Amino acid sequence: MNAKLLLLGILKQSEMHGYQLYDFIERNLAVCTDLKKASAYFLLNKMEKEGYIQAVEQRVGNRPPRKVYRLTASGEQLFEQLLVENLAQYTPPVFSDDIGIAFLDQLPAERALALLRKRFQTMQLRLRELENIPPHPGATALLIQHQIHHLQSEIAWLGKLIASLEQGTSPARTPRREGIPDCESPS
Amino acid sequence: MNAKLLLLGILKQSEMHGYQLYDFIERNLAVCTDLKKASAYFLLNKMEKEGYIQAVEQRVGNRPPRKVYRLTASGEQLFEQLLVENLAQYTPPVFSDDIGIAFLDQLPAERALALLRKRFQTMQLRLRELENIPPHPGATALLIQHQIHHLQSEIAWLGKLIASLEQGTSPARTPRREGIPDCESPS
DNA sequence: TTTCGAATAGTCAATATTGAATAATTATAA
DNA sequence: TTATAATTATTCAATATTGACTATTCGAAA
Repeated sequence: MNAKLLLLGILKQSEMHGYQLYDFIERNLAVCTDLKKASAYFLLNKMEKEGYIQAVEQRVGNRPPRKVYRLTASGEQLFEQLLVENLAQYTPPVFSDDIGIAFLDQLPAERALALLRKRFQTMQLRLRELENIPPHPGATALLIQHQIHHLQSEIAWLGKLIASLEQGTSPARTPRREGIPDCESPS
Repeated sequence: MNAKLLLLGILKQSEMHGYQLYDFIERNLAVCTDLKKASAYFLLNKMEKEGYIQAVEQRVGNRPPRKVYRLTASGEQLFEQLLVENLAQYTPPVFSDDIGIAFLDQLPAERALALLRKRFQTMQLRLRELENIPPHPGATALLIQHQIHHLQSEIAWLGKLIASLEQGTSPARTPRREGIPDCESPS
């Protein structure tokens, strides 16, 4: 649903056609969505059928006609509803990179450490990239700041993990050995 | 691909049938994946076709037969490859909750603040929940700690945002007014 | 003025994901 | 004992997602 909120929110500020929307998201809002082009088109079609947006055909030169979308009244309503829901809620992220962490003990300690140090470097690199993004206007700056804040926190966490692995000791509060919990034998 | 890593990693530790796998993930590894039941079955079938795992039919009582999966040699190989890739890499998260933040200025300031305070409370609640999870064995504890670390960082960030909105001033380093960047008029 | 790469604009077949249904077995409480 | 709820186990139709392709126009270098 958040993708709908995104599209509606942008269209509310200014009407656009599909490619423009996609391009705008790519350039300014990539940090909060991974909507692909085809998905954007799919959702626009769907929301048009559902009556939240309406399209006007526009011809420029002798290019093929483009559909320029704008919000309808019920689209405005949906936008507000989705915005209110979004703001009040917290969605716990899924750290899929942690899947590897769960199987850390399947690799020789030195190998695992080397790989984690590489991850650490990748993160530092990205942090520098984010810090070097020229100041975006409006709320985008806020979103980038959020990414930076998060990344710093993640770097700190991974740093501690690496340090504790280097000590050969378990990381704080982790009892016993590494590895995922023992699996009960099949019933 | 991370879902494959997850399934292979668990199967490497002990052979299981589909439901067992799914149940195990739900109970212990929900913080690093959101794999649904049907997706788990789909992937198991696929990996069987691809030769990474092989199934043995098992009958218990007169229940319908179950397929118990185990890694093949090429499955072990794929597991290691995916693990190495995973550990060395960092995948920037997509904060879809930030979509709402980008449209904060579409709501009266007081309304927006009230909603963000609600989000803040939700996060505190979840933090307490995480802190009260009884100590899991093995690496799961580490993953939960990671969630806690992250959540604390997110709470701090949102706290600052709320404070700066309460001041009526722009949050640090955010220039000019709120809102997503101006959209160039269509070409 | 031709050509070649980039930008614009969109489509579609293939793939992936999931909510909901099915169905058997076992536990539980009435 | 006998409903009924919970657990075990899987399937499938409907939806959603995306990589790869098509096609036009524009800019600029040769």
